[in-house]
Amino acid sequence: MATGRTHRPATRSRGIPEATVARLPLYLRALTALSERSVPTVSSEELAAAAGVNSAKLRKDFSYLGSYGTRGVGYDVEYLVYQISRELGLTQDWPVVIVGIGNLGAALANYGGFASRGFRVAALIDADPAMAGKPVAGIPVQHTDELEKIIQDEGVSIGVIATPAGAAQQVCERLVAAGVTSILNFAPTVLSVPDGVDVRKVDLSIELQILAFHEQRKAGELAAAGTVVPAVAARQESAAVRRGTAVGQESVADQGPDGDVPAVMPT
Amino acid sequence: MATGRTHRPATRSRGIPEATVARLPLYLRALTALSERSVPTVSSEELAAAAGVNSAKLRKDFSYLGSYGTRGVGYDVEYLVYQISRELGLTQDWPVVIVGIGNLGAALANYGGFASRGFRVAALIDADPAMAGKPVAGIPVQHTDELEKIIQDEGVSIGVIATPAGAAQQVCERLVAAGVTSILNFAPTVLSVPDGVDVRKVDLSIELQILAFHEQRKAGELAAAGTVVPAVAARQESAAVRRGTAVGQESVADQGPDGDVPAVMPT
DNA sequence: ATGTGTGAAGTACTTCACAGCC
DNA sequence: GGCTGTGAAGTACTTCACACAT
Repeated sequence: MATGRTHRPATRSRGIPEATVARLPLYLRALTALSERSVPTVSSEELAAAAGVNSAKLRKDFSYLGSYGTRGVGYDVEYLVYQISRELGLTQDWPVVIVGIGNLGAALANYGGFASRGFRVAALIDADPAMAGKPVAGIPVQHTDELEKIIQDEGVSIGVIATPAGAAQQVCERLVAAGVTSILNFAPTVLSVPDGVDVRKVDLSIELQILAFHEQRKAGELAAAGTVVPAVAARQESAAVRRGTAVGQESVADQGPDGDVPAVMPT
Repeated sequence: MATGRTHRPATRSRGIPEATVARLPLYLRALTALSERSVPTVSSEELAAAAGVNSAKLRKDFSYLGSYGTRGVGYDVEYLVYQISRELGLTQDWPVVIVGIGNLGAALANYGGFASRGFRVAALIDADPAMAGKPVAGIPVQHTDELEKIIQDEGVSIGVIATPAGAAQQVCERLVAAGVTSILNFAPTVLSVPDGVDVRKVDLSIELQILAFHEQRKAGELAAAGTVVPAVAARQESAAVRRGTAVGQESVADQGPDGDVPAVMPT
């Protein structure tokens, strides 16, 4: 089943746009920070600023969840935190496995943001027998042979792949065969998965290349404008000038949420 | 519009859609793999499959760059590699600094994909004096005090922030003041930057939360269909409780580096 | 024949702007 | 008066489908 169109039966409330879903964690982080400061209510304007989006978008986003605000007043912080958490599925515990405990995998294991918000590192898995038993971030690394057993025993449905590119597809297939239905892929490879499995990728080199594209364009524009900037000169502030240009837009204006106690990342 | 005289030849990099720019690195990677296998030409269908997109989208994307294909034949691999590289600005060298050499920063420094493709780690910077001089990935770490000097001396325009969230905004401001105009942010914080500065973020916990959202939805659908998936069954039990309206106590606390998670929330 | 390049149609997302409730 | 919630308008992106070059 599920082949072809995933029509949504227009069942009213259950059609949250993907773009909205992607922003909910941002709002949640901003709200959590407010909550920690014991701020009771917040307006769409304030919250939007904290989350780095505009207020109309935020209100529209929230409208997909329901009417959780009060006109003339704003949103109750605690209540919203709860509603968004629930919507995101964070009121339950999600055991996660990390496969590939190299530099990156170890860094991820140590990343505190992991442990927070309902995610729990259930196991670290690596193909190197020499790694087996060694603790990383306090968790003993297990050999790939155990992969299927671990996933079943722990009821893992989310897997993180931090292996070299060459191993990623194979690891992915084993994860999926064992029951994982969501994958976060750090390997620079396109993974192919069966229908019903979600994959999200995090790719450093792609991000850098996108930045390089815009960087190059800026250099071109400056040159065309007769400005001489060896990338080291003073900053320019032609804020008003680039208003109507479609060029770089403020595309990259979105951002990670705001303050919230970090995790670890030593140093 | 008969002739292409008065009109924009489209063959210019005049406003390539952001979504297209974000896919160019993907195409480039697939093309590079083909190039290494000495494949001379490729069709939109084949290349699209390798990049994980559909062929119409790929052709549309390429049409923004110009007409680099041959009807009835396909695209010349080497030629396309060059054109895309040029478009992305990868034919020049981009010195990059990484600020925050903790687990993640070190992992990034060691990441090979960095060195390839025109990016060069010009310096590693950390606030911890004890780190100074220590080599990571063969590059000696320098103290934050040197930040401005390094950026100017090396002509750095791209900075990577891998510090704890609390330090990110400040580091960002120093980078920008020193001349950096593109930032890749790994810290879980919204950075605010002046106009003209691009920021892209990579946020593990946001990605996980998005996956959790879809995962929860799948669980709901399966339950509704009466289906039972083996690996999911174990977790299902605890998941079943979710519908309760226990507002008071959420597991969505904040980050506890580990150990104690404030039970009484939020704050 | 075959596969690109692209208008046109379709879909998704954003922003506007204002009615309605506090 | 202030601020939410939302139709309507606007913009960005995707997919279709086919003319046209080789």
